[in-house]
This record gives sequence, structure tokens and C-alpha cells, in this order.
Amino acid sequence: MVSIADLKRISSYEWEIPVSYRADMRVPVRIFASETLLKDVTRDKSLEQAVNVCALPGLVGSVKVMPDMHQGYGFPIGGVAATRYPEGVISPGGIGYDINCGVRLLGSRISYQEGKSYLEELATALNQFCPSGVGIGGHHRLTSRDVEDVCRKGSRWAKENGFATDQDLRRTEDGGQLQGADPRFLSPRALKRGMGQVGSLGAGNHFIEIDLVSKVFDQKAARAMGLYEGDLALQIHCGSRGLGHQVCSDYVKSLQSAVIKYGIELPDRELVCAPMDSPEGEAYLAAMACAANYAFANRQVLSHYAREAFESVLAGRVKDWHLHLVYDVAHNIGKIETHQIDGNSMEVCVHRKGATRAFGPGLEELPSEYKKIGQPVLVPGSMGTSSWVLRGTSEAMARSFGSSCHGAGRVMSRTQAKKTIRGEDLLKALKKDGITIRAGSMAGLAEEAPAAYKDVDEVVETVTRAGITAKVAQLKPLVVIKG
DNA sequence: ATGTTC
Repeated sequence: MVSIADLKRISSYEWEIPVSYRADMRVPVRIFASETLLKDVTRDKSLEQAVNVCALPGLVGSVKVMPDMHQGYGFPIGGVAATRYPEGVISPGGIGYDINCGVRLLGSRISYQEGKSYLEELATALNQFCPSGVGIGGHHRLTSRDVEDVCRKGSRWAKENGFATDQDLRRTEDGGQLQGADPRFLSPRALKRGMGQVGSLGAGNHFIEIDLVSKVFDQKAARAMGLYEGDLALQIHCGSRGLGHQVCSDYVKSLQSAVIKYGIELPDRELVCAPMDSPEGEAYLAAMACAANYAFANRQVLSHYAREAFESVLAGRVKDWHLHLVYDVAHNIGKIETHQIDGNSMEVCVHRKGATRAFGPGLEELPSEYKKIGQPVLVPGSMGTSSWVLRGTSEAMARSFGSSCHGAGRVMSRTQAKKTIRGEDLLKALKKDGITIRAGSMAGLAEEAPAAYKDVDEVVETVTRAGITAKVAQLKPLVVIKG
């Protein structure tokens, strides 16, 4: 086990595991964590996993881990690894099973005072309009050919079918459409699983939430995002459902032979990978982009349903029920990006697994309204706790490949949470705090109990003190829809 | 996360 004594202190919020720690490390690990969070981190295998990642061919800089890190499949969740494009490797485990799991935030000009008496009705309507739960699909059944179209076009498919505006696309990471998506690299099973699930929430930590913008920390940035203290906002957290899961399963299996073929030595089989310039690596990249686009379209269609739900309850009752998209971010994805490495401009594949892109001011990829302030970084808390709106910084570009944290981060496994917490008790406690819940399953609710997660405020404090993101606004939950 | 063990 990596212990705190093995770490070199860079600052109060940044630590290093040097390459000398283990013979197979090609680069060091950089950990963003406060001293308090470091204690959580050393309780699971996330740092061993980060050390394992350091053995991958083609890595540049260092492997980063965010303060919300916890153990995952091969890579730790909360990990960021950049490999030289195209000769470096890409690893499905560095992206995760839920490809392009992500968050979007929609703002409103509905004040809490104006909206509070409708929250119960809104909870019911959201729950009806936005299907959720394990194995539950959306309102539409698509043909296999339609799914291919969704995979190629992402949010653009949603726009062509009346589920999106131009502004929605502009305010989605990559415009909601990753280049290089090619459905020929999807298995028939992946396509089949995608047929019924566009516009569905899923289960686990996925949710739709009505929040109160409780505190604004950066007036200028909040104004640019259309967020005002005292108003309601809506968050959607979900991903690529069964299709993305199938893509990851398929390629974890098929890339095993690439590891042997290219003679890649790995400290852990779960780090299975392939060079991006190999046929195997190219196939995974094309399939991953498909799943990423499916997830963008999924969140966009859900936004459309949420807007319909708001309209059904609020039309004629409040003066403006409109929900505008603030931003949509991916936090499980691999991206080909240009970064400055030791003073040289370099094309790399940034694996972000449970880490959010946090591009700072001036980046060409950002919509004009966010170019001066940096991109919105959306950090949902655990159920019943705060969520945060942050913004990317130049420091993030220099120190974390333009990345920051993605949430609170688990401290308790799902099974452990189910053993120690009763969903019914949790429901009562949340109700007492004035939070309205619509949950599909009590066992599922228990898995997502706040006690199973770290303190999101401490996580956010760490990334802001470390300088890789800055606070814009804090959100407090009012209504939570869970599968 | 996931048709929660093809």
C-alpha cells in the first residue's frame, strides 16, 4: 500500500509519488488533496492503481489524481492520464464503463419564492417525463440505423429531431459531437442495447435535481452563465447507458490480444490498452466516440423532457419557466487535445475518468461567452448535499491537463452502503431537511447515501486552493429524481 | 455504471 510517508509534499494541496517509488513507473503521480482527504485516499487501492497507470506506454507529464478519487476498474476514478498521440496507448479502463457519463446544468429565472409551492408537482412531472431506473428505456424505440445516426451525430441528432436549440449545442463540450465516431466499430449487441434508451436516466448515482442557486462567489462569471442567487436551476447527471457499457465490455475483452500482440507489459490486466495508431486502438477510439455521442444526445433529449415537465406545471403560473443550458460536461472520456508539455506543444489523448475538463480562459474550444472566464466545471455533490459550479483556470492548463474533480467521490462501496444504511431511513432524513425525493428503489437510494461519499465541499476547497478551478456558485438540492 | 453473474 502507498502510505502518506511515501509522498513528497509539493504544496498543502498537491503531493507526488516519485518515479523512484516503483521500477515500472514511467512518470510520477501527482495527487491533488488536502491532508484530511489524503487519509480517505489511503484507505482503498486508488493510489496503487494510480502507480499502476504510470507503467502505460506513451505517458507524458505525470498521472494526476483528483481529491474525489476512489478505486475503480484498473484506473482510479478521479484519475487523469495523458498519452502521446498517436503512438501512445488508449485504455478503456482509463475512461470507464459509463462512457461520457457527465453533467449538465440548466439555469432559470424562476425565483425560489415564485417556484417553491410547485416543487412537489415539478417532482412528479419530472419523474413522469424523464424515465429512470435499471433497464428502463426512453419514450422512443429507435431502429438500429437510428442508433447509428445518434452515435455519429450526438447532440446534432437531437437538434435534427426537435430536442435541442443551437445554443444547447454551443454550450455542450465539443458541441455535443465527438469527431471520429464510426458505428461500424460497435457490436450488434451494443447497437441493440442502444435502441430503447435514448432519453433515459438510468440508475446508480445518476439523477435529475432541482437546485437553489444558494450562493454566488463570482458575480461576473455567474452572470455570464445566467445564474443568479435565489433562482432555481436543474442538473442532469447520466451517461451512455447500456450502449456505453457494452462498448467498454467489448473492448476490454478484445484489446487483451492487442496487449500481447504489441508486447505491452502491464502491472494489472485491467489496464488493457492498445496503441492509438494500431487497428485495435483506432477501433476503440471510434467506438468510444460513438458512445460519447450517444450520451450527449441522451442528456439533450432528457433536457427536452425536463423543459416539457416545467412547462406542464408552470405555464401560466410563473412569468418565465424557461430553462437555459449553462453547460454540459463529460467526466468519463478520452480526448485528443493539444497541451504544453515541458514547454513543447504536444498532441495527447487525455484520459479523464471521474475527472472534468476544466479549460481556462482563452481556449479556442470554448463558446464566446465563456472565453474570458474559462469553461463552467460542474461538480455534483452526493444526494442531499451541495453541488458546485466552478470555472476552469490557466493553472489547470499548466498542472492538470485542463482537468479538475467531478464530484464528492465514494468512501464506501455500494455493497457496504447497502449493508449499513436503510433507504427508508434516508428518505425520512432527507424529507426532514426539506428535500423532495422520487426514487425508483430503496436499495438504490441507500447506495447513494451521503455517508457513502466524501464531503464535496472539502473536495471543492482542495481544487480551488490548488488553483485548478475557481468557485462560481453553490447549489442546494430541493428535488431529487433517482432511478 | 450495467438487461447489477452470457
